[in-house]
Amino acid sequence: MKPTGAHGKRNAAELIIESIAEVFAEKGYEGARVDELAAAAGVNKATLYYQVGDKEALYHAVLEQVFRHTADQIEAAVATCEDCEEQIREYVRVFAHTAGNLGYAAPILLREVASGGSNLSHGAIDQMGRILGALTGSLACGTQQGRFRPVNSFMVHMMIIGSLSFYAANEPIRRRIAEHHPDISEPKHFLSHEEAGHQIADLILAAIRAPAVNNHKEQQ
Amino acid sequence: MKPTGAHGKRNAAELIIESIAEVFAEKGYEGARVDELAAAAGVNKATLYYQVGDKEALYHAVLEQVFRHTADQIEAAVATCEDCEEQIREYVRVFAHTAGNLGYAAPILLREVASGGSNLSHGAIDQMGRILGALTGSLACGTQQGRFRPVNSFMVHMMIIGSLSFYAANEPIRRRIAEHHPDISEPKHFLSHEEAGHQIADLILAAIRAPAVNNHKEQQ
Amino acid sequence: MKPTGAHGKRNAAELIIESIAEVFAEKGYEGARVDELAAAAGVNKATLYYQVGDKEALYHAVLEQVFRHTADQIEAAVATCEDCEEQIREYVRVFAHTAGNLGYAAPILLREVASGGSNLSHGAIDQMGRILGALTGSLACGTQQGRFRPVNSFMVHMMIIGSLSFYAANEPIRRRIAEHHPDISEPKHFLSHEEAGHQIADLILAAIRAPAVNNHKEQQ
Amino acid sequence: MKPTGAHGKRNAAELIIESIAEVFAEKGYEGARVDELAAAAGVNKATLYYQVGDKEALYHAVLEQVFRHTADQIEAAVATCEDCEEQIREYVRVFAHTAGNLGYAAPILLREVASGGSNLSHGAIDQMGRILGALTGSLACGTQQGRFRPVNSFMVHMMIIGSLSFYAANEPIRRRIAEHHPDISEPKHFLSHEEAGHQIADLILAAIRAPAVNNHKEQQ
DNA sequence: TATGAATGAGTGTTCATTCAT
DNA sequence: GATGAATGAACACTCATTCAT
Repeated sequence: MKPTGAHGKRNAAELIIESIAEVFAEKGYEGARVDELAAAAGVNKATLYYQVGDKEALYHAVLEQVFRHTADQIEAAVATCEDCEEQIREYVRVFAHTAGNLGYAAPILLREVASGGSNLSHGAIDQMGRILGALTGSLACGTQQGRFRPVNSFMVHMMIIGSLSFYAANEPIRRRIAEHHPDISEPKHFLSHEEAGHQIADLILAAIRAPAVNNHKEQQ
Repeated sequence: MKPTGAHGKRNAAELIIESIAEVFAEKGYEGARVDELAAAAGVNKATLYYQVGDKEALYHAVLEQVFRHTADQIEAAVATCEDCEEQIREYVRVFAHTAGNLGYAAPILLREVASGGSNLSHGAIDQMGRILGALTGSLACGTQQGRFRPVNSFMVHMMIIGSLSFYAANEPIRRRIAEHHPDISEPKHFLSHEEAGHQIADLILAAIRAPAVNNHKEQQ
Repeated sequence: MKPTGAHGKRNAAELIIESIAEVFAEKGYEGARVDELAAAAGVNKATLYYQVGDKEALYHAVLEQVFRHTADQIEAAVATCEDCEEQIREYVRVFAHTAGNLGYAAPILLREVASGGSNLSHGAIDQMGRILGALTGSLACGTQQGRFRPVNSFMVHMMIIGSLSFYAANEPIRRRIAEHHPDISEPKHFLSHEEAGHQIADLILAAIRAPAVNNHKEQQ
Repeated sequence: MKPTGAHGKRNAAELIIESIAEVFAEKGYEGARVDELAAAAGVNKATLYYQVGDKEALYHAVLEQVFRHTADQIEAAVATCEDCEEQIREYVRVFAHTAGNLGYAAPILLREVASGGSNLSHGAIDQMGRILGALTGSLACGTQQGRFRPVNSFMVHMMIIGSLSFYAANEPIRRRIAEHHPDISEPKHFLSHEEAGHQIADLILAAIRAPAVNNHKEQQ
């Protein structure tokens, strides 16, 4: 294991990966130019090849770093609480925070999904599995405790990361819609990432909470 | 008279737009090659320029057509029922169903969101506004009737189209996760688009329905 | 011989040639676009092919028409006077008038010279020969009469058509030089084509006139 | 250390400009192919873009270099003599001589004049101004000394560079005319550039010299 | 006779990649 | 370890030409 602690010394390659993530997020793999990546990293283009590898290697490294970071954060946060409902709130909170504040996580995820994950390395897939696993665990726990309806965990996962990624990434579009359709747009549609995460958590929990007493009929 | 296929008369430009949508969906704007587009349309590359315009014009035309089609379908479906809960089911159903279209609509939408809508023409923005407007209407109606909690309609919109787009687009990723993490993956995670839409509708309605009787109002 | 009298009926092909000459003059053969030519002629692009032929045929036709017109004018004008000095004045006058007022004659000639006459058909060469021949005749006559020094007629020809073509074609450049170098530029540098021709004729005649009486030593 | 040829150090860009001038001279801006330019420079096409810029930048660079070189030569030569008549002989001699350069300078100049100077950068215009300025100075000096008639300097300039450029550039055409019109063509029409310059200088001086004694002033 | 539509062959330009230094 | 320079392969786009109508 390399000594790359949370904020300790980082080698040249890691610094490069962090610097270029935003370019890939904004432009996508095909849209990003290696020249731009070099400029973003503040090094010569050839240095990227020397330190990391070709364009694909750079992208893979960014993907894995982004997903690993997110998975780390989520697992750590979920581990801090035992109540399954709290775990889900933490899950949503961390994902909203990452998607919103990391800035480049959401677009990268959206693009990868759009492309069918064609660029996802095994490593990146593993990280996505960890993220999904954390939620699956909490849901199973809550269902076992009778507090959640027996929902399709993958579907819930889709709702959480789908809505948060969309919300985080589409601020520019929201603004444009607001300009063109002021009738269906209100200021409250522009929430902080934290508040957005809070609302999504409320909606998700309302959706999956078992009914107070008698009837449970829905959802396979 | 030319044989103009099942759907009545279409001019050359329209036929081209329909043929190339899938290429843009799979590869994205930057990833698509004009040669591929021409091959997909079954015409010479120069014909694309003659009939529609440059690559950007082709992409804009695809975006507008996809969003217009989706908006048309949704508005028509929602108009068939008066019950607001039914309207939302229809909304979700159509959005999920347009998976024949969504086969390319979802990736296109995801990419546009990821890029901040940088390629969205006014026309396309208008269509997105129509889609959002249809949902906003149903939600407002339900809230007025006391059947829905006063939720943030934009957030609900995010949940619906975010989750459905993610689900529609990420089947390849799901398969790969299933391979690598059989523990958290189950066959029931692979649903038809119709069934997925049904489950999402259930979850959304559960999330927004007003509590049966003694209301403790949540959500700003 | 077709019935195409000076201003009588002209067939479609001739009308086209006249309409497109200016485009070739402004853009050159390579720079002109067949679309532009068609637009200038006010007909469909395919009509150019039907009526005249391909781009090269169009250009050849323009060249021959321009040179034939100039040669016709010069021969006619020179034939009106018998005095050799008057003939040269007429020669210069007509060439200045044509180059200046025909608008496209000078640029076309300059471009052809620059390209080494690579596009000159036999017909066009013949017309140039007629133009040169007219001058050669007048010079020989004047020399025989002892009124002109025995000059190199080709060189005199170069001076006449070179200076007049340059002057006619470079008005835009003169203006720009005048802007940037007002010190070496004066209003009198901008003369009408007629006045320019007059001055050139004076200079040419001063250059070739035999000295009044005694000394004749120069020029092989 | 690279072997940088006879003329001392030159950077890659300068070497490219020199190598490609002839191609632009022969084919013109529109007629030249970037592939040809690269081949003429002995480098890869992309290197042209890396070292200089696009086709237009290449052409501008050639124009400026050609005109600057000519202006340098002329100014230097004119500065070597004080007699105004000698200065004009030098002026003509250098302009004619730069036929090693003029081998491509003349066609380039002709094409620029034909196109109305549409490609002339400020820098190139400045060089043309220097060339014109040198002549204007000599003419003014001679007029002041009473040795030259008060002629229009711009017109004289037109005669010199017009006739020399025409003569230098139209050798191929002369040959073709000679083939088709042997009657008006003689071997003496084919002179070396030096001899041609000499004859033009004689003609020009004869044209502008003040009459020996009793002056009847012409020319505005 | 005239033309809208279509296209093969190019045309200028960009790009990811390599390599000598 | 780092980089300026160079490049083959591809790229979006254009053009002169043709042809069915």
